[in-house]
Amino acid sequence: MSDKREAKKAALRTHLLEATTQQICQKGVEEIRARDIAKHVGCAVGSLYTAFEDLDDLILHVNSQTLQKLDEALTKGRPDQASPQTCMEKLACDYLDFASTHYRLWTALFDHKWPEGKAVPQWHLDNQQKLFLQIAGPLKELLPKADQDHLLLEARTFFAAIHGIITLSLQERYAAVDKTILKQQIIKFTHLILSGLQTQEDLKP
Amino acid sequence: MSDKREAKKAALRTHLLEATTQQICQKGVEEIRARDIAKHVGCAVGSLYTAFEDLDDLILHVNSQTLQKLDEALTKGRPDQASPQTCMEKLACDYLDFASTHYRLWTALFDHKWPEGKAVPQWHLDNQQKLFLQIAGPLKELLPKADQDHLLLEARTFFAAIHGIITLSLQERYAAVDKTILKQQIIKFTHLILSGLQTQEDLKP
DNA sequence: ACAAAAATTGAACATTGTTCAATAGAAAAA
DNA sequence: TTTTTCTATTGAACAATGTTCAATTTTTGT
Repeated sequence: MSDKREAKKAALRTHLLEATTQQICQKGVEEIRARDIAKHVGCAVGSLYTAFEDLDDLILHVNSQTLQKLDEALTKGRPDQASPQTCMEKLACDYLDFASTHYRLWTALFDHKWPEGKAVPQWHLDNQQKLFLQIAGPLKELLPKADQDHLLLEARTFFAAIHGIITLSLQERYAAVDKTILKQQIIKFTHLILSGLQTQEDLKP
Repeated sequence: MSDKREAKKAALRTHLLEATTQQICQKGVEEIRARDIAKHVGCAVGSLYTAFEDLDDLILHVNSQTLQKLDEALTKGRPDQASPQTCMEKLACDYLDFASTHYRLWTALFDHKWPEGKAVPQWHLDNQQKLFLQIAGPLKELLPKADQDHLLLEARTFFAAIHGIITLSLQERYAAVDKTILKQQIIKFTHLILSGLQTQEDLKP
């Protein structure tokens, strides 16, 4: 039975992912060490390289899991039959909640630098794209005349702006902004963007 | 004469900073190596540690110079006797120009992670603060009723949003957004934020 | 039970940042 | 100028890292 082998390899991969996730949560992605992960899993360093291409590959897999968790969190929070404005506001707030609750996993998404030469695997790009699609959904109702490309562009811009604000606020090591104040800012800013988009839309022929 | 000594040390520091700047421009901040810098300067590795505390300190000095260059670029571009809206738009566009012209130096500002335990030196925090003050200037005219704290908060939010948009667009390794389109987006977004701010201001007592 | 195949191991290697005893150089004293 | 003292510079040595691969152990098929 070759099933046993596959099961073992799958278990190893799972344990490596779990240990890495746990270590990122505890110390941050910059502090991930191959020997450290191996020790936590109870295997030799070399085994890590039989389950994943290298450390970057392992971390990328953790990051992809994080993207999926984020996607689930946003999907779970999505209100039924709410106005697109309410949906967008909820998305922004849920993003903030996820970022502050899983801070180190979340920063790992952006702090981990993929080797410049290598192409990012398609399955990871797909996981990123899913995020923008979540935003493009309600946006489509607000901009019925926009085509899919333009919708995705606006979704990316919206995400980037909110992301920028959250990043700057959460990374402050000295004057950390209070989370309820930050949430109010995010909500205010979301409304601001949406009303701006709406105005532009109304002006169209 | 102890002047000769001081001059030599100052020259060494300058050369180290120049070499590091050049290497960051060429390969990015992640690729900075102590031995490599020393070889470019023509000194021993150890000398680097007599001029700067460590590699992080050296890179932080380069980053602070970059912040100063950015501040100069924004100051130089500042129009006389223009509306605050025009000023903000110009700031955002000049920021985009700086980021795309000095891409690797600019990303080093955010990619270089300062050791978690150590406090960031005050002179570097001051250089950061100067940026927000540049934005707070025109913002003060738009929000005459706001106090300095609130102005700085709004300035930070404005910066963070624009920064987020520029970061996401410039880092795209696959579908790089055309710069003129990006500039249009930035301008549109700036107007959007400003009109939103104005509306909120008008509603106040 | 045995042999072939595969998986696992961890010592070994190449590269890092950083240190520090030894050397070279500059300043002061004779 | 010569000698002595202090300082600056050097680069071999160290510890920590990611990664590899010959040797070993485990699993599979008969």
